[in-house]
Amino acid sequence: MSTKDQSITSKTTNKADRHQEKLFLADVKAIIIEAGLGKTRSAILKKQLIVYGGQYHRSIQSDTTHIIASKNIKLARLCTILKIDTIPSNLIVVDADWLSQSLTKGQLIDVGQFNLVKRVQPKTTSVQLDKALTKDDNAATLEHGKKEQIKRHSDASPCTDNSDHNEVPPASQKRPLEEKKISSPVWLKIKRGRFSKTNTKKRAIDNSNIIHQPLDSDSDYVESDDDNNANTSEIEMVLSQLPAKYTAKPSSSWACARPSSLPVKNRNKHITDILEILQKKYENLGDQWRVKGYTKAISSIKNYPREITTREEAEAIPNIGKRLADKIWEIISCGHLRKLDYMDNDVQTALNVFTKIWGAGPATAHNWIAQGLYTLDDIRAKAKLNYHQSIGLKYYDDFNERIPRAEVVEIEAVIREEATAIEPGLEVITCGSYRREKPTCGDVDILISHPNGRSHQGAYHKLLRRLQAKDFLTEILVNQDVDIDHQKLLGVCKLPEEGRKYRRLDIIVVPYREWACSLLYFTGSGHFNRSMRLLARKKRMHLSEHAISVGVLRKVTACSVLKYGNQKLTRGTPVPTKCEADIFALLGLDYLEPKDRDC
DNA sequence: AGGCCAATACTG
DNA sequence: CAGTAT
DNA sequence: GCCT
Repeated sequence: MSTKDQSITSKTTNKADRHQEKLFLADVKAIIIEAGLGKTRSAILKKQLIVYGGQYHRSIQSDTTHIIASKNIKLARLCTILKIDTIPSNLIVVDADWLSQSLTKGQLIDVGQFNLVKRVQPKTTSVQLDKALTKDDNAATLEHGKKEQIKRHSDASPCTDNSDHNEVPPASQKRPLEEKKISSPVWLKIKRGRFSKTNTKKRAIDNSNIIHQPLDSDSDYVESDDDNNANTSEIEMVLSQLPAKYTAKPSSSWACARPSSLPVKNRNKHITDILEILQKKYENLGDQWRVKGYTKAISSIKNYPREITTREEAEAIPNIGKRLADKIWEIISCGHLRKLDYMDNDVQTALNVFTKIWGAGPATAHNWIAQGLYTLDDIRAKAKLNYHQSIGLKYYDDFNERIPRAEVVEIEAVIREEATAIEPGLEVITCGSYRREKPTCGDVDILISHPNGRSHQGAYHKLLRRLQAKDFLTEILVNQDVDIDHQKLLGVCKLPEEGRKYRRLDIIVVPYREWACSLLYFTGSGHFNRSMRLLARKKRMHLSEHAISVGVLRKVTACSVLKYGNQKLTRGTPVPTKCEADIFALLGLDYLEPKDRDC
């Protein structure tokens, strides 16, 4: 087989694996019967089905593979709903639990025991569907002991005769690996405790499956082999004081709980291009929340594995609601969005240009346009600029150009050299997208501290003076000197050689006790940080660039009794952290490498 | 209907 | 204070 | 914008 089709071919690199696991429902093209499942559940299943690469069909199509239904539904009812007399022999009617459990597990599980229509002979019109489940023990299997598991495994399900040919469409017989994984009992690997920081995705997934198990009796968890270090004992001590509900492992619906996925080829560029124009418009309007909505939607579409062809398909994608689905449908069917015609393109263009000036946002840009300014030359000639904006304009082209990693390395080297000359033990680390291993960066974020907890003091000002003295630091936009322990520079630097570009440089000095939280924060991504802070809040903790605290109480907002508002009542107790892994552990998350935080 | 991260500093 | 930025 |  050709090697180019990686999405199907089983590759063995970590990333390819992850990618593949993500789309483990790729061979499932299913109808979901709402009756008996309820609106909510069927909606969830539908969304999840699509998220993991499956296709949702509203009615039976030539390539439909599964009918997913409640185990209690009667065959007659099913046929009525589907407007057919018999179930076509190429279709598998399967209990919705099959999908649910596959989703929990992150991989396709054996369809056997969930098969609702045994295909002894094709037209068993009278078969009582639920009969298939008389065995009782189906849904509970995960909770039961291993012997039960093994037994079930060997004695196979009632319909073993045809189970292999009806479990997944012949289209792709090539997934022996799921079978493999299934047959090797998961619980053998369970042993390790909930804080084992597994590095391989595979183990992470296994763990996530296991987490439902009552973790009472497993007190014998082994102290995981060092890996990311962590003063595990201290962190666990803190955790042990917390109510169980706050120590549970967050689901993968949290962006901070799963590694950022490989970039997938965007098969819906015709859609995202237009949505991005709209998003830009709202950005220029300063409508941050709508922009956020678009961001999530566009990201979902870009990660969607197929070309979107129907409105329903679009609406089933997470973060796409009715209104975006309508827009998408218009794009699909007309190849065009009328709304765009109503936009004043000259204004939009000018706004886009102006807001790329560092220090100018939507409000400023609108002001300028109101004054009849439309081009950068207009701005240069007539606009009134504050200091930030004048620098932003002066280096407009340079600032809007990405910085190659190699150059970031050079810039970092300059700073490290000067810092080390001031105080040998200073730690100098470049965060931001550089640390997340992006090929290019928008700016350079450098974090500085000293392990002894005090020698960072005073270094900042000396460092600035030295960098200025060698004409490396050319402009200072913001010089934030909070206290003896905290300084921040937003500035501009340029390497000495002729022809080098001016680059945005941030330098942050923090006390070492804040090292972990600072590192986490300045590494980002922004979305990752938001997700993690929100999670912290849900767990009654509080995460900032300074510290993570437990036992934070917030005021309950008027209308949502169960949700926490953002007004703090008590500040909580900061937990000492020595590395990023400590923070992940406190939040019940598997550790993620910086490159996996790129969401 | 209201949340969607948090906290702070600078400019004018 | 509003606006911008990190 | 979307989601709860």
